Amino acid sequence: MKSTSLVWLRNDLRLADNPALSAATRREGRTIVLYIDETAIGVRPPGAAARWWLHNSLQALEADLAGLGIDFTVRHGDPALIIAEMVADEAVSAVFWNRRYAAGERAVDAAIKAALISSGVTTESFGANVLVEPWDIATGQDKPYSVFTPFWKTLKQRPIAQPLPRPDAGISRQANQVDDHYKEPAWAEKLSGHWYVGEAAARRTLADFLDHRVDAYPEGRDFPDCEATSGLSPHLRFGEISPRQIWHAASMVAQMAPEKAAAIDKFLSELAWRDFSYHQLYHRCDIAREPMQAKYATMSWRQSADDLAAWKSGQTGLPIIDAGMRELWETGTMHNRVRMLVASLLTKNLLIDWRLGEQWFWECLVDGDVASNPASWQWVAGSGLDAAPYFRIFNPVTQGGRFDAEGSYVRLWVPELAALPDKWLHNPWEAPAEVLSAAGVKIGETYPAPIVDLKASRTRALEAAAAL
DNA sequence: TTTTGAGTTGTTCGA
DNA sequence: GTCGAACAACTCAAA
Repeated sequence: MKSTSLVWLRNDLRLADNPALSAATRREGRTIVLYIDETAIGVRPPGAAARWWLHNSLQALEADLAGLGIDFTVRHGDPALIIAEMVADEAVSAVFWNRRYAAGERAVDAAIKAALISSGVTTESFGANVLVEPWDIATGQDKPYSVFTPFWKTLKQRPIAQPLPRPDAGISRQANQVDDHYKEPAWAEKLSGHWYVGEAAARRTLADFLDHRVDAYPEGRDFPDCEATSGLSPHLRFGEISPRQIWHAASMVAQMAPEKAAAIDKFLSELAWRDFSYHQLYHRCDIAREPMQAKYATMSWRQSADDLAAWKSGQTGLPIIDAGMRELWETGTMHNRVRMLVASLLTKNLLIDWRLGEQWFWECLVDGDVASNPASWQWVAGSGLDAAPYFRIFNPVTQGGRFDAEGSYVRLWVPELAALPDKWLHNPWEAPAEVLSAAGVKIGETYPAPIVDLKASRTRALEAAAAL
């Protein structure tokens, strides 16, 4: 029997720049690609919105692999058992994958690798999903960086590996098995109106961004009604595109068009934040559970199911907060600026544990990422690395005036306030009665009164942080 | 080993 | 309305 190579894909659902897939297709014999809907302990299952994305991404991948004549299988269960079974059934002689970085994930992978080696199966794992492997970058004292700027300066000096091309066609073709464990969530229809999923869409998004939008990125990225951000985050989340591909494509544009270089540098620094988060995930213990600054372990978070529910459902009475939370629910994403605002409101004004916000984002975001999501929540909450100083508490009214001055973002997502003039759009509870009635707004009826006093809660947050 | 400069994204207050 | 200072001190990273 000919030898068979098995590629286990996880968060690397692409053909190009996929070292595991390239390694398999270089070998003599058949290549099988496997995705496992994992039930392993220590591997965080995707949230509901991400699961929708995943399903569509797997379908796109299946079509792409079929074009190469490579068999693709999706299974559900314990990866150790499934891989052992496939190795036995398909006469697999080599197994390849690209690395992942959470402690639980590494434990699963290490155990599987050990079992494969002991049964004489070749295995190899590759770096493919970060720019620089976490163990390949350290401070002069050989410690992991905990401040972003020196991390970024060092990263920039590094040669980033050139992306690999798509592999050549395989040699066999069988009927692929689709993902039949997937159940369409109720919100699938609305999510599907907002996104194109898959490797081809990821490449188009990158090209469009670099061609048309990156110039406006440094200025425009803070304005939630501007389409100035790249839109790449869910593609990166599932590895439909690799950070190295982005790095080199962007660097090429910077070389050809020097006037774009500064904007591209800013964009790539944001990509480096993703690596910074992955390096935290690798070096620190469970960043979705444990505060990275130990003193935050003693923080006395408020318990309020009502406040949490109002925040989740976009009914806080604070327009830009509600706009963001409703955008999240409708589209599976939220503009970065607004993510900071809603996270600051939850963790500072409402003094609710960042983990609860992190979990809600994980459930609702199509780009909910095992590294970026917890690292960023900790950053806002103050317990993260290079975190916001405790006195940095966003005021949703001030921020609304600054970044949504004409109100188009709030009017889109909070239509019950659409008729209010700009002046009162971000603080309707302070508007004169005649302005409210002219706009058809009744605070407490058509739109909630604010669930928290911004000034008093700011003081409370400052005191709670100072007490640490 | 010690020193030094610096650190993603803010708000408020008072002059 | 505009502007600078205060909000704290700490830790990091490199010289």
